[in-house]
Amino acid sequence: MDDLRAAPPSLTGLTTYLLSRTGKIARGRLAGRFAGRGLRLWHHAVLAALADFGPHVQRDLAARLAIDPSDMAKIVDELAGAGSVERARDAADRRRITVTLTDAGRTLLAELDAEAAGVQDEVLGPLDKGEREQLDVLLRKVFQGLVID
Amino acid sequence: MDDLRAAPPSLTGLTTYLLSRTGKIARGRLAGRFAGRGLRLWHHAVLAALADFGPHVQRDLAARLAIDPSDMAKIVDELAGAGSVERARDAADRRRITVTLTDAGRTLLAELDAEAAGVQDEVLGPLDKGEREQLDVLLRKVFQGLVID
DNA sequence: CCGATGTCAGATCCACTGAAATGA
DNA sequence: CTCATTTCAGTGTATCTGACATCG
Repeated sequence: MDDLRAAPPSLTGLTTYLLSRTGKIARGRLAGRFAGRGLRLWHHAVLAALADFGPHVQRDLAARLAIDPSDMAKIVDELAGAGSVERARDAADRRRITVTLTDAGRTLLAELDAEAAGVQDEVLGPLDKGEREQLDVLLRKVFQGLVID
Repeated sequence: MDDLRAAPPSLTGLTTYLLSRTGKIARGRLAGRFAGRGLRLWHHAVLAALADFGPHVQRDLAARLAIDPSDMAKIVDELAGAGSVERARDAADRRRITVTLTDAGRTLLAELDAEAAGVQDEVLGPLDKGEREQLDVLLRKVFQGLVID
C-alpha cells in the first residue's frame, strides 16, 4: 500500500534530511508556544544569554547569538518594554548600551525554559532515557564540528 | 576566558536546540549548493518523490510533501521550464495534471542527490561509521513519532 | 474540485543616520 | 586642536520565504 502522505524514501534515507525535518518541527512547536505569549525564539535566546553570561553590551549580544545588530535592537526594545531587561548607557563610552536581566526577566526565562523542556519531552517521546543520552552525545559532536569552522 | 561568540549553555544544553541548530545548518548548506544551480530544496524533493513513487497528480504531490498546493504550482512550473518534468492532462479527468519525471530530470536528480550526500559527509564528519548508524536510528524513531500525530 | 495567480506576514539582510569615541 | 575615520544604536528598506485566499 502506497501511503499518499509518505515522504520520498530517497530523502528520508538521508540522516541530514531527518535532522532538518525533526529540527524544524521542534523549532516550530516551541515557536508556537512562545507566540501565545507574544514572544519569539530570539527573546528566549537573549534572556538565556544574559542569564548565562551576565550583562552584555548590546553589540556583543548580537555577536554572541549571531544575529544582525539592527535586529537585536528591536528584540531588546521589546524585552525592555515588557520589563524583562534594562538598558543603561555606559558612562565611559556613551555610545554603548549595556543590557541587564531584571528579576521579572529571570522569572519569564524560567517559564520559557519550562516550555522548551516540555517540547523536548514531546519530541523525544519515542526515546527512552538511554537513547536520549546517546542522541545528545552524537548531536553535540556534530554541533561542535559545525560551529568551529 | 569567555569566548564572546559562544552560545548560551542553557540553550546548547537542550538536545532539541542542538537538533534545530544542526538541522538548520545542514539545510542551509544544501540550499547554498542548490542556489548555485538556481534551484531550491523543494525542487529536489519533488524530483525525489517522482523518482520514488512514479508520476503524480499535482495535488497528490503537494500532499505528499506537505506543501501548499498553490506553492507546488510554481515549483512544478519551474521544473517544467527546465525540462526536468513533463505535465500532461489526465485523459479521464481533464482537470487533473499528471507530473512525470523526464530523463533530464533523472540526471539532474542524480546530481542533486550527490550534493546532498556531500553535505551529509561534511555535517556528519565528526562521527565514525557506527555513530552515524546510531544517529540515523535514533532520528528515525523521533521522526516517526512526529509525523504520525 | 483543481490549478494558477496574487497577497500578506515573518525573518533575514543591507544601507543609512546621528551620536560618540579614536587617532593622525 | 582639528579633522577624518571608526564604532555604536537605531531606523528603514529590499528580498525571500511560507501560508493563505481568491480567481478561472
